[in-house]
Amino acid sequence: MPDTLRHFKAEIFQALAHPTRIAVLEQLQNGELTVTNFVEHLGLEQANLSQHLAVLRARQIVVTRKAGNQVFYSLRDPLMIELLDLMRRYFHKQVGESVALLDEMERADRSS
Amino acid sequence: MPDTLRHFKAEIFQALAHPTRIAVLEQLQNGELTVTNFVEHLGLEQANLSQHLAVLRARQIVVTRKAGNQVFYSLRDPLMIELLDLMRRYFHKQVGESVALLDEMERADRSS
DNA sequence: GAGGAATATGCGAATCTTCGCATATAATAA
DNA sequence: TTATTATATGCGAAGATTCGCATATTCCTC
Repeated sequence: MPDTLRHFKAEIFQALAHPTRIAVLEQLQNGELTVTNFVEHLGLEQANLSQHLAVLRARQIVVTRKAGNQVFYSLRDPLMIELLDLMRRYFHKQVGESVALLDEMERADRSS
Repeated sequence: MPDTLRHFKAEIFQALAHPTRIAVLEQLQNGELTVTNFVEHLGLEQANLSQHLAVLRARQIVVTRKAGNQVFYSLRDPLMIELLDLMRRYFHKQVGESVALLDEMERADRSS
């Protein structure tokens, strides 16, 4: 695969690589929201949120719809939901494995 | 969701957010490889590759097996393959949509 | 049009990432 | 033991990201 393509993919992953932006995307799974909604739910500075939204916009992960005073954000592609879902599964599996490992170590420790 | 969990997910995405590391993971989909293999396939400095591999190791995305002189790398979890695959699909869809949009703009342009 | 609400942008400081280069470690071969 | 091959690590410079704070911009209401 040419490096340009990998570069594109890396940029998407990069856009997802921040807790705040993950929170934003998770909120968006249930439908569109305004910036104020995000601020209320996440308890962050409005300007900071706007900066994170700008990152997601630049990569076209979210799209906006302007209604009067407000801007509604939504996910551009439902595949993004699948991606987040897969990451959730990955996360749970990893945590599960770590716990199992700790259990095992403890058992070994007790029996020594 | 607590922020700690999002932080963990963000770290995984972060680890994927570099063309070289994506290339490494794509190579690993077919089985384990040594550092020298990567260097040959990707044409990069060995030290640089080792640094990228260290990032993937730190997040436990890859695991290693030492055999004499060499170190074999492999993916820890097959879910990672699914994740990359989903990103491939996402990528193709985005590119497709962009091309469609350009076509449309061109058509509109001609007819004006 | 003046004031207020919702959102975006500019800037500088602090922090993180990436690279190249030099060097360390570890296993093997001679 | 010395040399060689395979891999990892340390360091510093260049660049990117993130945050808080100040300030724009845009739309609405009076």
